[in-house]
Amino acid sequence: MVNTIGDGVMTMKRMGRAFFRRDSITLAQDLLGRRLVRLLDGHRLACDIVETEAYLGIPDKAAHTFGGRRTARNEAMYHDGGHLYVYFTYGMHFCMNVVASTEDNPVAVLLRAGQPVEGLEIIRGLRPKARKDKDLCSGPGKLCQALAIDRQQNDLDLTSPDSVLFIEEGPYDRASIEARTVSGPRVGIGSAGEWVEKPLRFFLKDNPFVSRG
DNA sequence: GTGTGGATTATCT
DNA sequence: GATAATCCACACC
Repeated sequence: MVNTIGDGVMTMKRMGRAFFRRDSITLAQDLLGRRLVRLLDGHRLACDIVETEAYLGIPDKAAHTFGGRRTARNEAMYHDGGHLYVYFTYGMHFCMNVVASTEDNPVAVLLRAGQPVEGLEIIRGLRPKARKDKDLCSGPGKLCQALAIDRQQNDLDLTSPDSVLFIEEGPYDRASIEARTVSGPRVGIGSAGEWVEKPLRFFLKDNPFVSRG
C-alpha cells in the first residue's frame, strides 16, 4: 500500500509517561502521525493515527466527565495520563481514548481514525464489512474493531512494557505533520451547547483515511 | 457520488 | 425510559 502520510525514517521508540501527561489539545495534535500498535496472538497490528478529538473534562459539556461525574464507566479517565479509556456505545460499538494529563484530571483524546500499516491481512479479517482498505479504520468504532479493542482493554496502561497496546513515535517528520494538521468541530456531540462548535477535532488535511465526520 | 434511517443495549436519570 | 463521542445498507443522483 502507498503511504499517504509521507516519508520518513522508521523508529520503534515507544512513547512514555511524559508524552501523555500534557493537556488534551496538545496531546490530540501530537498523536497525529504516531503509530498505534496492537499485539494480537503474536502478531503486530498497527495504524498510523490521522484523526483525533480532544475532550476537556469537567468544563466540557461533551465529555463523559462533564461536571466532575465519576462513574464505573468513566473511571479510567480519572487515572494517570497514558491509560486507555474504552467505552461501549450505540448498543454495538466501542470507542477508545488516550487519557491525558495526570491523575484526577479527567481529560482524554478520542482516537477517531488511522491508516493501517502493519498486519493488513489480519485487520481485514477483523473488519469483514469494509469494502476498501481506506474504510478499515476510518471512524472510532471501526478503529476499535480493526485492532480488536473492547472492554478488556479498558484502563490498560499504554506505557507498561508488557502492554498489548502502545504508541510508537512513528516515522514522520513532525514539522510536516504539523503543517498538514487542520481542525474542526467534534463529531456526534449534538447536545453539548456552545461546545459543539469548538475546533477540537484534529486531522491530517486531504488524508483518505480520515472519517467522514 | 450523497443522504436517510435502522440496528441494538449499556449506561445514566 | 431515553439517550448515545456509530456504522452500515440501501435509495437515489
